[in-house]
Amino acid sequence: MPIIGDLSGKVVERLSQYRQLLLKYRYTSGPHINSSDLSRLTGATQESVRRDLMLIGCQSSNIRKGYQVQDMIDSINAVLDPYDKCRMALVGDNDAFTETLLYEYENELIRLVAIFDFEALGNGIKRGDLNRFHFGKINEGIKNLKVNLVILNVPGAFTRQTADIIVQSGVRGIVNMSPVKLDIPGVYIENINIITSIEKATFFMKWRQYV
Amino acid sequence: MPIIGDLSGKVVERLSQYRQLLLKYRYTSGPHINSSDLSRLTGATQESVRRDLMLIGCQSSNIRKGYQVQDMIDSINAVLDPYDKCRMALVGDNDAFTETLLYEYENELIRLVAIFDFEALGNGIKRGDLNRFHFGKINEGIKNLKVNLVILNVPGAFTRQTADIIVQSGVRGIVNMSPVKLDIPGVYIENINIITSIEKATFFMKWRQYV
DNA sequence: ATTCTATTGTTTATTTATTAACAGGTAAAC
DNA sequence: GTTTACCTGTTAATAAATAAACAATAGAAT
Repeated sequence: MPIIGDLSGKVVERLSQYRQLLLKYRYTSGPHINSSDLSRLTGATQESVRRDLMLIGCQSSNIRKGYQVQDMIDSINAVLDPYDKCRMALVGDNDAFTETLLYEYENELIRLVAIFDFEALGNGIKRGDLNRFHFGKINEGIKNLKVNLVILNVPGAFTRQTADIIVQSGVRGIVNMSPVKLDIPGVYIENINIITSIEKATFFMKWRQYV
Repeated sequence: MPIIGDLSGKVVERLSQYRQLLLKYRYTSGPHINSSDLSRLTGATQESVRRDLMLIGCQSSNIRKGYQVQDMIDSINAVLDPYDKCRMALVGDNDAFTETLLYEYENELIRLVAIFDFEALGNGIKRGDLNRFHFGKINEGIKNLKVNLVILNVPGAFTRQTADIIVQSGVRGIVNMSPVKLDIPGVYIENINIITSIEKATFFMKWRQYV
């Protein structure tokens, strides 16, 4: 069995997607699912599904029925959420993501605990478990709530300086949604560039239509 | 020179990122930029930068100064925006993206023309060039405004049915921000899964910290 | 004018990821 | 009990992406 830390980014992405799907279908589908169905539902190939599950040591396969759904979820959990809980904050509000993270995301080991934005006035307006702070309280809020992952969603002009504050407060993981690439030594940064995605979509859409 | 339609997704992504950077730095930096600087600023390797520019036939290189910035932008424009304008809509609001697309995005060939969400009451409340409609008007609005690209940003439970309406209205390109994978024949779909990005970030962040 | 440095264009090698292929074996059907 | 069909695990082949390396040369320095 490979060392888990050696898993590539692609494998981790697929594992995350398998799990999202399995969690959604857990109660409506049967107790088993085969690599062919999982392939169709996630977009990965059958071979990738089987290889990924082998890699993480998912043992419950039944050569005729496929894999046991709950065991597969447990196996992925063991890889993706191996240590303590992850406490997450949104910096720069984004209603759509907030809804997703609060109401659709079933992973209890990764929890949204704070939102920092321009509009919040006080020092921590609560809504359930979720604290809402003004931008000025980022440092304080991150430290007090022990935030270790941030989803950064501010205008490009503020990206770098905001990221610096966040990192100074102790965060070591950032999902950067703004179209300014971040690269900070010692911090894992996942850059999501919406502009790139738009331009990619227009490019390939056009080639499909015209060629 | 290769056929432009053969460019891989990765190359297109990098071209988009080079251009974003060049547009930002156009006025503050000098008239030339070399592959080393562009590499550092975008995260691609020097070799990738040079190979990509060769691929698209960027001719203005100067063996001592680097590439001419404006010529590089023109070359990328010719590849990424080869045909008519692209008219874009947001389905499901997302303030952060709206701001980015309206005020930070310099590409005049891709224009945000409509927002569809739950809160809009009328049949097209304008804000500058931008029309805002209620969800119920998706079909009508897309057709009237000749929208051909949509950024889809609705709760997972509505993703598929909303996408179907959008496609029925004639759209052939979707940037899907919801965590439910879309796959519609004849439609180019760029799936951006925020949950996957979060889980990937937590995974690699943890491995950096603990191993 | 000459030397030297920096940068490109291109080749080659390496790594990574995807795709194909198939032997083996288990559960189901009869 | 025997046969059959199907699904996994694994290996091999292909393709794609990344990284390394370097000759050629334009322009700067002197």
